[in-house]
Amino acid sequence: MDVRRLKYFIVTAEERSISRAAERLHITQPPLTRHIQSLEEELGVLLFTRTSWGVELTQAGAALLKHAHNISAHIELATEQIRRVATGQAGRIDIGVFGSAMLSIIPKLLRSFSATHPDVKVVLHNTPKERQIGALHQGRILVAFDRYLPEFPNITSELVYREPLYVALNQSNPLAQQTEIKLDDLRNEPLIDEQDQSVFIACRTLFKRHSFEPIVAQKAGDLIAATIMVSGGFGTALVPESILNLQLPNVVFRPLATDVECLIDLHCAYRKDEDSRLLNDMLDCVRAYQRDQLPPAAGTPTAA
Amino acid sequence: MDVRRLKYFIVTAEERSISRAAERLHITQPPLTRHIQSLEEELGVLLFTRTSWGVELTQAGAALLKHAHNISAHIELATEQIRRVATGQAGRIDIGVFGSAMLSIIPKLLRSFSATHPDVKVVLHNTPKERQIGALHQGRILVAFDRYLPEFPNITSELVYREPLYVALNQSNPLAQQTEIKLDDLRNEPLIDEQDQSVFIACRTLFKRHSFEPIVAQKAGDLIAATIMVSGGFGTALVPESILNLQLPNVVFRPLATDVECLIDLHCAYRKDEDSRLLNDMLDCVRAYQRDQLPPAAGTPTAA
DNA sequence: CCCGACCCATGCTCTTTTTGTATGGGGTCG
DNA sequence: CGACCCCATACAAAAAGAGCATGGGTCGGG
Repeated sequence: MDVRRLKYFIVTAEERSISRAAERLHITQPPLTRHIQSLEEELGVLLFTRTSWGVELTQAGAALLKHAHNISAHIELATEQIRRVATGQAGRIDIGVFGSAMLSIIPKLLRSFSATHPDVKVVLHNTPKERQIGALHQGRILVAFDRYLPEFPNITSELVYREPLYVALNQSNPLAQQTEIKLDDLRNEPLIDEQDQSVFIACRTLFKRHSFEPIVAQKAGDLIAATIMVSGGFGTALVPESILNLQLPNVVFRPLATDVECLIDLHCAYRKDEDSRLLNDMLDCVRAYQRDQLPPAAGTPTAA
Repeated sequence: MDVRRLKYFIVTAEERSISRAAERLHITQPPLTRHIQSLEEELGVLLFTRTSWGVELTQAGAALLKHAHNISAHIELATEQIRRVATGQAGRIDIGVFGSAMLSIIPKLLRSFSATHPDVKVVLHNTPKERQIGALHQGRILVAFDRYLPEFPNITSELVYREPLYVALNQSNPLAQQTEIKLDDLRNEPLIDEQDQSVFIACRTLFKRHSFEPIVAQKAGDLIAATIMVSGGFGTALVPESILNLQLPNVVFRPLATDVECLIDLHCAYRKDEDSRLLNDMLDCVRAYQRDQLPPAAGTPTAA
């Protein structure tokens, strides 16, 4: 059954006349007559009784009319929704994040994205970095937020956010008495590294300049885990400012005082060949955030 | 949007391959490719991403797939119901009745009709005889049940039921003491006639034979109204047996003893040119009723 | 590294469907 | 009784659909 025929039928039923309906439909009367005939033939049912002044619905025709309105509305609703999905006004966006990145500006970013895309379901996937790259390639996620990102084929990334470093100390550590920590203070301090070494990579220039050789006491899966280990007394950790959102027992945070600026980055990564509307909208969000928030965030940290 | 295209799309989405889908659809691959293309063009939306091993749904395509199943099911449901309406298995039947005819076998008849047509809504219209004829002509009712029916153009009728006559007497009437009433007993009795004179017409042979001239004291709209007037003491009425179903205060019913059989008929009337399935089914019901009930009813009345 | 297998897209032709024009039969109204 | 309006049909032109042949691309195996 053709939906166009259904519409022809609806108009004919409304006009109670094939000629008038044809006029309204901007076709001539004979084709419409045959459309009605073939619809009747297809259903094996007489839809109209032909009178001298026009046509009149049979009971079966009246039954079809009821359904026809619903079906037609159903289809229009569907096409509308599909268009919305295609233009990124509705649907779903899958985002990869990992560990401390989540504590960073992601919540704010997603909130501003959701504000302009109320019908898009946002799905966060908390996955290690390497698997995010795979997921990006396979299209299981559209964009990934990570700190340090090496080069991958067909993947590009842009800087979202930079934040200063803090030292996470166990309360019992004598250094906790200081208001800020210098790199030299950490020379004999057992440090907790994490899997991706985002911090150490970010600090490599600083470390080199000071000939600083970190004493790695423990390895943690991510920076949140590292901070939990600090809480447990396993050592000290260098963490980005956003970790300060964590409230853990026996952990104090002190700014890392450095002679050269040392910031840790957050990037977002996506496939070069992906140009879906949803991705572009998300990147627009990120860039708007960069414009609005990056300069002050880099200069004067807002969190305490 | 053509529903055939929707089915093509569904199969393609299921097979994740245009070639395989084409095979399943018993067409070759190029036409299917173009169907998908024109569907995409019509919606202004990319439905599949083409890969080296086949095709994969986009988000918009997935959205369409969900709706497509519903729409397709909706249409099949509708066609099924329309066919049921057309074959008289569902829909609605409008029936005209008037006054005492309703008290007759109509309830039984409708019950047996409903038993075989559970999805047909039965609508009873209580309308005077003349308006029933108009309603029949206009198709507002499909069949009418009436007692005496003169000839009308394009209308035919058949006998449904015959029943004996009773005399409805007010309790205070001396004749109420008799177990049965003879026609001669009514010679000086004020009688209540009704609009259509169904009873007087049914009795005209009997009246003539006995040179009986009824004394018409009152006129009532129908036989039920006549019986109510008997209850009010306005006179005596000749009524068909089915009126005995009425329980009215101060009214007693006595059989009318006659030397020749005198029965009053119930007919059903319908348009000669109407041959809808519903009408024929209803007539089948009536005829089955005639076969089963008419002989005993005519010979030995069952009601007391 | 190339070759065959498989995928989708496209150009071309033939068939089927759909459309418009012209016309006819039947009913209604002045 | 003739003008008028309705629906149905015949016929030709236009459009859409289906199949065949073919091309570009990717993936695996020799």
